[in-house]
Amino acid sequence: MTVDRIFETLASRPRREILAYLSAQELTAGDIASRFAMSAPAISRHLSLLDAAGLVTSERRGQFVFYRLNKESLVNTLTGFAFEICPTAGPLKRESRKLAAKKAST
Amino acid sequence: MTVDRIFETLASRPRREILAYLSAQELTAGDIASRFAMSAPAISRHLSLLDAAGLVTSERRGQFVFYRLNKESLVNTLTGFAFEICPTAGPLKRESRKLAAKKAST
DNA sequence: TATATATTTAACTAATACGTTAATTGGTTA
DNA sequence: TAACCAATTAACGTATTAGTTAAATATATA
Repeated sequence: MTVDRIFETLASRPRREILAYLSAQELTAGDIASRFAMSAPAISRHLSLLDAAGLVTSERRGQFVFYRLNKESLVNTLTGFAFEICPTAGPLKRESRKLAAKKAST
Repeated sequence: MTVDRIFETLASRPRREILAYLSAQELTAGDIASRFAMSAPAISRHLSLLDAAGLVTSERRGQFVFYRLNKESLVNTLTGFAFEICPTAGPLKRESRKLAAKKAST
């Protein structure tokens, strides 16, 4: 099941960090690898898992492979699950969500 | 970091199912175990991981140990991360979230 | 006390995930 | 073609995870 795969994929700090980097702009595999201490093959593997989960898309342009975030898939899964668990809660307002992000990042 | 642990903990279908069961009401370890095909010790282990991640709380009452969902922790983490990745998107309206939940459950 | 029930802990096995380095593939350019 | 750069795949070691059964702990009750 795809939700299984998405949560499995999100259970990795480097992969979540990759998604955060991609939230601002598309990046090549090399761009991404240069932001981490680990080897390029390791990052390539992470990218391929993110791709398999549908969380990113990739496109080769010349020598380079550009990766882009698939926001819809990510947001659908997370909000969908949160709603399944917690159907009573209303949607968080912008400020509350910012706060949650802050809390969550510590 | 606690977000690490929470995502790690959510990367397990049985654990997510436990959370879904607990969303409706508190349940004993035995109640929960009876809903799964696996052994009671296995469920106990899942519960202890959920507890360690702060996603549930437990209370012994006589022979039984009751587990309750910690909604705040779950919702904060998921929305917080979604917002970090996707700060531009507005909060989903109730119907959209229902839809996302439906999509996410297939 | 003795016995039964609920739950957890211990010991163990099998499968999976993550990182490394070396080799390979795809594309560019001298 | 040769040399080079980007990225992926292959092969491999290590660590972690998820499940099993057996044993231990906690509480209730005859």
